[in-house]
Amino acid sequence: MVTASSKQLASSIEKNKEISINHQKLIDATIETIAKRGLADTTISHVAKQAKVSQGYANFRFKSKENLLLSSLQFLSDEYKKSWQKIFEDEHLDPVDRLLKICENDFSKKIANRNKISVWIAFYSEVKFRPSYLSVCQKQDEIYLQQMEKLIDEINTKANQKSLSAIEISESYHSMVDGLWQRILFDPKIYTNEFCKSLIIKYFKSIYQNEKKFQ
Amino acid sequence: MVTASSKQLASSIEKNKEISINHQKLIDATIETIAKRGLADTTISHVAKQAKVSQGYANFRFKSKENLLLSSLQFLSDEYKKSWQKIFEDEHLDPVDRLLKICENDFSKKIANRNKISVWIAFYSEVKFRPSYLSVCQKQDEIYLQQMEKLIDEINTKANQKSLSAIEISESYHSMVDGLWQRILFDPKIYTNEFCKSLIIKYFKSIYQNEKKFQ
DNA sequence: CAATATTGAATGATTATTCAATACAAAACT
DNA sequence: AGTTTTGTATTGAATAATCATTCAATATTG
Repeated sequence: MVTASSKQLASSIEKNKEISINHQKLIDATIETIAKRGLADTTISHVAKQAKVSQGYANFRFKSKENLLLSSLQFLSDEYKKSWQKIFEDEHLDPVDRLLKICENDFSKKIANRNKISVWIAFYSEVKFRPSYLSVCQKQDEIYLQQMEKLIDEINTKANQKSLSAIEISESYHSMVDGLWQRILFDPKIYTNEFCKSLIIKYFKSIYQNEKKFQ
Repeated sequence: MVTASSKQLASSIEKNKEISINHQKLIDATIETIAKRGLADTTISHVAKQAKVSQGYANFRFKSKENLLLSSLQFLSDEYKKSWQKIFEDEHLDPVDRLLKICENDFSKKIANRNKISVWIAFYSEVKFRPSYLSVCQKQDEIYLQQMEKLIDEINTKANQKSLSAIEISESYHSMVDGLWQRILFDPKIYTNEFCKSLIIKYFKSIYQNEKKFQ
């Protein structure tokens, strides 16, 4: 009896594993396809071919194309969130070091590469017309900004910086990052990840002139 | 003879006027349609209805949908360019005043409104896949950045500001503008044009701390 | 009466979605 | 152990909808 039940369990896990492999395979294929062909030219058929499953299956698995796209956006969003959440929560690190790590993350090859940026921008461009996209993006932004504000506030206090509020600095940072990501897509030869990061660091340097870590 | 010829001329102008009215009507309708429904959902049929001409005519007039879209992007791009070109060339104005006018223009209701921003972002998102879009956007950006750099360089010299180069400041400004435009689209209640402009001005204030015009 | 502008219905291509048919694997039964 | 049964996973061809493009027919203008 025990054996039978554990066998069943094992088989069930195995099955779920298989299922989630296909699930992730399709999401990866969606991201790759959007990056390669653009959202406008991303069809179920292209995604299915990329994922090496049949067209019918891709649709069946996610119920609809819309749902597959949304799941892919959610995946990207979660991946990004995990990467910065870890940094914000690292209490061992000095606030300035945390900020530097956030910058590093925002322009790391894993996050700020042309494939992922083109997917982000593709979704951004549709946000106004698909409330479901907006809610995924907005929810993430809000938390990021909140944590960023808290962090900047700490730095402001320590550095006795009063001319710019924490909100102002985090909003400026955030919009600069968005703008630079766009630029990486347009002209990656000029806008290398290193260049973008250094631009941002110089922004902080001009605000916190006495902080040596920004030198 | 003179009369005949001038009549002919008048008629030809009249005709061109008619033609260009339809031309512009379709471009306006394209921009409105993209703003209202998104690029993905912009069909010749929607644009034609908006412009109050037949579907066949819209296509005939612009040879293809692609061409209509490109012409609309070109129109937006030209309109924007004219607005900043005038300011950059205004030699009577003090460099700092010119910079302030550029900011004002970049966040004026005519330029930074939700309709136009959503059209810009729609095209941006396809830039990687349509070389023709890229060339329109890139050409404009290059000149803007070049002029901006020249202007900032003047201000740097006058203010004896040396820690940030003119290139660095103009790149930062430019990407911040792009990022803020995006934000106006996402959350117009928080990101009002005034708020965005003041954020930018504060950026300049932190760089040129002795310049009273940024207060 | 030309000549030109404009229409709108027809065409063909593309694409999301459906679903009957098939492959596959695990379980039940000799 | 081998065979059959059962249930699930996956396929791929058929369907129906949408859309850009074409073009013969019609309207408009000079």
